[in-house]
Amino acid sequence: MAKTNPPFMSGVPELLLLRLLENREMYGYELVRSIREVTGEAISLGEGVIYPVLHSLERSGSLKARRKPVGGRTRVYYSLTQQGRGRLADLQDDWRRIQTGIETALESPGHA
Amino acid sequence: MAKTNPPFMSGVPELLLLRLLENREMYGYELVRSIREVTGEAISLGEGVIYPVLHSLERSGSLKARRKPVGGRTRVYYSLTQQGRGRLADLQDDWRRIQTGIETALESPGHA
DNA sequence: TGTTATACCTTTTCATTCGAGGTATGGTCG
DNA sequence: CGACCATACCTCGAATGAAAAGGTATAACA
Repeated sequence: MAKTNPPFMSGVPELLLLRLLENREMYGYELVRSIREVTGEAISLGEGVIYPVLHSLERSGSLKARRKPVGGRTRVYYSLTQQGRGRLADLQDDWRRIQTGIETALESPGHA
Repeated sequence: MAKTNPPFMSGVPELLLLRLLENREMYGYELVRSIREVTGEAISLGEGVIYPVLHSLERSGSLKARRKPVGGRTRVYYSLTQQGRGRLADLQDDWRRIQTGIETALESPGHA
């Protein structure tokens, strides 16, 4: 189970990763921290979520990875491919659609 | 998974059902149609989604059901319990939190 | 009479999130 | 020096739950 972020999280890790990588290449551990920041602490995703999603996005061609040694340690930097940009655009559209639909429903009449 | 409504749908069926039943009691088949309407056609949920969720919400005490014969047919009307109202409030809070977080992320700098 | 709309339901599939765990290095502090 | 924490990568297993497809039966309509 998991009572941390709960519902409404499907597709969200993928969307946020792609969005962050739209600006510049970043590495996994960094992305984990960034997600907390850019969402205003509203969303926190563990490494157990991030790494598998990164790997799957790389496999599907949305991201490309590049290993880069930094001070004895090795970081894996990810960047968006052209396909990744398309995927991001699609996900953003999906998100807007769902978001608008729900907003409409929540705000609709009968509201006491 | 399933490529119809795809991402961003987790928790959404439950939220919409509770929201609709906040106004008045309704039956399953009616709810299926209503969801399309109140979301401005943005979200469409089949009976295979709706019925199981209704049953689970009843089991967990958020809804109560009442069988009502209508012109030879029998409809099962659902209405919100007090607990269901609490659950709806919680889900709405969750939704606002996630929604705001994502909006913040999508709108943040580096937007070309 | 047959087809469509209403109305309920279940079973199976399968993607995905999450927590928990695991490895290894670098830096800091007493 | 030894302990400890932060960094940095990773995998596995469990649980969740949305969706499709299929199933029954009655009413209405042409």
